[in-house]
Amino acid sequence: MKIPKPTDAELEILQVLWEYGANTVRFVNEHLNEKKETGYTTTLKLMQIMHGKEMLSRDDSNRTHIFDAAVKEEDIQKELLDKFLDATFRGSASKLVMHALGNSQTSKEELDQIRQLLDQLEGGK
Amino acid sequence: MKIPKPTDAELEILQVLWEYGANTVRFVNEHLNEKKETGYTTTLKLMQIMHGKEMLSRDDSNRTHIFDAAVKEEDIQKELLDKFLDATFRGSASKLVMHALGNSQTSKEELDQIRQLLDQLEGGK
DNA sequence: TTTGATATACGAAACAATTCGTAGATAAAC
DNA sequence: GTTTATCTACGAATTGTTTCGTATATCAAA
Repeated sequence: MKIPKPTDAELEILQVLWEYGANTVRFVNEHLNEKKETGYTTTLKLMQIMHGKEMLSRDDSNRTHIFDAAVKEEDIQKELLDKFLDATFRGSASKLVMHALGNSQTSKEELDQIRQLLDQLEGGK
Repeated sequence: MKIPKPTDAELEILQVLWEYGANTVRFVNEHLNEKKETGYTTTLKLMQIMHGKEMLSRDDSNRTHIFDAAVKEEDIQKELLDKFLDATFRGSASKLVMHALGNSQTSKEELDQIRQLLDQLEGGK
């Protein structure tokens, strides 16, 4: 199966569906509007395009269609991360990781999780 | 000072200058061509635009101009990372970190560096 | 000093992503 | 049953990015 690469606007829509599950255009549009004014038909058009690309599934058995993400969050994240890592950090994962941890406030629990992963990775070296 | 956000093509040019230092359009173009065929004037135009945006400095005391990055690699990386983190991982740095480390092969030295950073971060909690 | 290679400048084409207006269908409210 | 609100469909405008063709200048080699 081939994974389509979402554009920025498409990704925003996916985020809403990943977070809240299958929903209407109106619901998605209203969520997007919390961050940035967007016309209803703009969101509609985008979701139609995404459906065309098989990025979204659509239940059109009722007048008001229900859309859902047809791609896995993790798959898309992995795909975008690969590209970003390469373009921005020339492939150096450790640099990216250091920046990411340096900038943001990450909880102790999350840091411990990362530490566990390090143990696991380093175990195999 | 305001940091301009480079586009994809602009970032590729910055990467060359960050890696090799101040250089000519031809040099940059030839490096870009290793990855992807690009016309000379395309690269030239882009670098002129970037100069206009004050993303690159230019020494035009000779016929062949010498360009250099006028923005710090770290600053741009931080800026792009923030945006990417938000757009793709809804701000969860730990998720991004786990993905990044999971996907790529990172050396033992790098992993140790990350571990040190963790110690440091966790020390303050 | 003519020819050829190589430089900059820059308008405009080509391409891609996003936004919006409008038409037409359906449902709900009156 | 007529009006009003809400839905989808979709063409087209807008905006942003990238690519390229062409004009013109400069330098070096013949």
